[in-house]
Amino acid sequence: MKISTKGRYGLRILLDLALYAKEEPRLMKDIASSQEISEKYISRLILKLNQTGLVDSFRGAKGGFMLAKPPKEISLLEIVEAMEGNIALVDCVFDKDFCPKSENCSACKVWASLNKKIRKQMKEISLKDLLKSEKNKINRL
Amino acid sequence: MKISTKGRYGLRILLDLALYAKEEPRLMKDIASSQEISEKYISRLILKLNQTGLVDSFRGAKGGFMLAKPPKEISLLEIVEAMEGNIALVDCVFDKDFCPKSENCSACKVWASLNKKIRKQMKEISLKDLLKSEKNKINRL
DNA sequence: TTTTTATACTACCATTTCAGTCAGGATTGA
DNA sequence: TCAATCCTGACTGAAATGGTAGTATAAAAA
Repeated sequence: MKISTKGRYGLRILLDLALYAKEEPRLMKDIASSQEISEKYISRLILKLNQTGLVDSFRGAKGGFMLAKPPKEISLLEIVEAMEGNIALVDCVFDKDFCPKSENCSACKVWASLNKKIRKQMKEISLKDLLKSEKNKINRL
Repeated sequence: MKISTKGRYGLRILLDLALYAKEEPRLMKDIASSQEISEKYISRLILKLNQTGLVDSFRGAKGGFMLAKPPKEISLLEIVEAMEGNIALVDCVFDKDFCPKSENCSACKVWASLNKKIRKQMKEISLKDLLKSEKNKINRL
């Protein structure tokens, strides 16, 4: 029951973009050095964010990345699911064929209900909430 | 972000005990055949449940396992943490030294807050809630 | 006290998942 | 053109996960 580094890094990448890619696209290498993640690995991670429509990418000179929508419209749920796929505490939550008795299984029902609650809470947290806390940090300096 | 089979099987073992070990201890092999888990593997899993005080074990003839406390006092959180260790979505939640800047990291704060909410919800679900749904199942037959 | 019935525990193995790298390809602006 | 920049599939080493084998230990029954 862990968030993988993919999920964690995904969040940090988006936070970085929210802070530094307001006027023009931000370079991969700038994200990489600022977040202390290798450029190679960032390129893999940001690909997913691009494919799921959370960031826009621009190639060639003056290229880079920007958020595809405003921070308040990007939820923690979207971010983690972009990076790790659907959140499914147990496989029978999304794949009904996974266990034959799932229709009638008390355990499955509990997991499904918990899964739903977790997703709901992750949906209620947006990138903007993190930005607030970043700004407080800067003000304190 | 998955519940491992350890966690899932742990729940099923406890549910099995709640249903069938009311008067006298239930044998490992009976749990195994009823839950369709190998006896060997069950023995590993139930060991943890015993060590964390969720079940009592009795050796020798007439031995077996029983719940160590009533179902309503056993939460999903206890079960999963018994089987998988503390729930920590990210390592810095429990290990403050894990990331040097954790004191001042917006991302860490978000994960910690989410972690807290998830644990709270898991604490609010008890084995008794599952039993209700099991009984409904039996009544419907 | 011996035998039988059970659980307790440690070491080990196979498979899958995860984190991260490499090398080169594709696209765009100047 | 060509330099800047992102795109992508194949690959690798390490760690976690799922599961098995075998022996030790305890309790009850004979």
